[in-house]
Amino acid sequence: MVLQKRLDYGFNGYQVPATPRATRSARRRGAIRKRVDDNSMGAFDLLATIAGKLLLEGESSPASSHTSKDQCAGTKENCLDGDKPLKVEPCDQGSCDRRILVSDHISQGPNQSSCSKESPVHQNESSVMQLPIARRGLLLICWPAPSRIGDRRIRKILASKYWKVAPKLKDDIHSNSYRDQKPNYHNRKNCYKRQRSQMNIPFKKRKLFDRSAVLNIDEGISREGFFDSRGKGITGDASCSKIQGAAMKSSSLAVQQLHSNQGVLTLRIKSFRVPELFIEIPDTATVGSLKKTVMDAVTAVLGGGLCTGISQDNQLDSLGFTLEPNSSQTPPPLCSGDSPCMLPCDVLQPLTRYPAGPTSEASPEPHPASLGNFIETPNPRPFSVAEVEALVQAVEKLGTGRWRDVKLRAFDNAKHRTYDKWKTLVHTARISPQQRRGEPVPQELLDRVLTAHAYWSQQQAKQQLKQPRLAFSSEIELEKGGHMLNKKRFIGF
DNA sequence: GTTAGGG
DNA sequence: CCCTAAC
Repeated sequence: MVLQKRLDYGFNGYQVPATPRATRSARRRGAIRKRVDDNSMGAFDLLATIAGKLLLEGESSPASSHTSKDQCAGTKENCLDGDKPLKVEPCDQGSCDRRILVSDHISQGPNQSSCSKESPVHQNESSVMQLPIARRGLLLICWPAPSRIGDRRIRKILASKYWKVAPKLKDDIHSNSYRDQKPNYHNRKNCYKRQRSQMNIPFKKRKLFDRSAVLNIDEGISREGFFDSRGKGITGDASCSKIQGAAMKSSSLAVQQLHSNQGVLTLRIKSFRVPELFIEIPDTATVGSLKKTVMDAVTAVLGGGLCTGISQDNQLDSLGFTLEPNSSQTPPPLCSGDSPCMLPCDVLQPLTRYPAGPTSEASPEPHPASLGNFIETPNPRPFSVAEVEALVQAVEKLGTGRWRDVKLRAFDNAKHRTYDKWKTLVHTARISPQQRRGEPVPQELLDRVLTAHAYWSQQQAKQQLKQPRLAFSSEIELEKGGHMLNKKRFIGF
């Protein structure tokens, strides 16, 4: 079993234009040297570019061409060097492009393993390679001083309605039209898909402040930075070499926490069969530490037994994580634990398999990755098996009393989805197979529908008996048990 | 405003 | 899908 999912956001088409006002403002501060246009790259392209560069370098340079120690057995993807720092520095040479400074410990000696966790004894000039940015460049993200980012300010930024589309797609970018865009899920999704299919340019939410910008992309992923026309770092200040981004749900408390951690790049990994992960990468991170961070997060989620590799798939602009079970270990089942049918109905057990990891406190609710995968499917057929699967999983996890969350989780165009879908599904599951029409739904799914429906109905009834005033608040008990994150933790700040 | 159920 | 009750 191979689990692979790219860091979808930011790679492969996310481009980051700046608002005209923000660009002008940054220019005045000398932060922007080149005009921001639609060729800019997203924050996540940074790592992708670095990864691609590292990989290219590894391929072209015999001294750097090596096999990672912790490369996944059985995978053909290239693994990045473990000790190569992801540090990005501006290039001081006048005419050259921005460069990625990569400490190449391997070049110090052929016997040193790239994935060794040991730091080089001596790190001198020769241990640093300057990799020119040939094709797509990279972005450099600057941050204001920590003291200048306050919760209040962040809150204000996140509450702003500065939605815009890329200039090429929207001629009225200089107008205030983007302010009128509703940042709702449906809008964002549709626009994202449309633009991605046409121009590879998604919806962005952006507001600049100080020397940084907050981009709210898609489902509330926020990144900060300036970008020039080729995605290269555009800040001349070397002190801006710190990389930081933030990934979180909109209106999430995690936003504050993530933003308050200066000097880290926080990534949200949309994974397949793996819940969303929040990866914090300090500006001194190495590829190895990145891999380890991902590995730790995934291990915490899946219970271990996985090997993480970073793959490139022969693309400069993509960085993927490949997860495989260790040969000596059998990976835990990925699906069975999700189903409430596995649970005794009188014992409330965690419906989420995702234990509170070190990053979970700063994370929104764990996300069934298969649903996230489904969300990416363009124009899913109404009520297809895949959709039913997503719906069932969402209900199993959240319960029938939280339809709003369920549909947001399960459906792409969630705005227009109603409770009727689940209702019809329950009805379909109850009637005989001969009476069913339309696309056949696997009996296994229908069984899960009935089980989940029965389970959550029972839970709901229990709650109503226990606490009549707290009807429909089944999540309260769940939260008491620490099994499920209460949405209220993340909203309303 | 959301959920759930009936029609 | 619409309507309505309950929350």
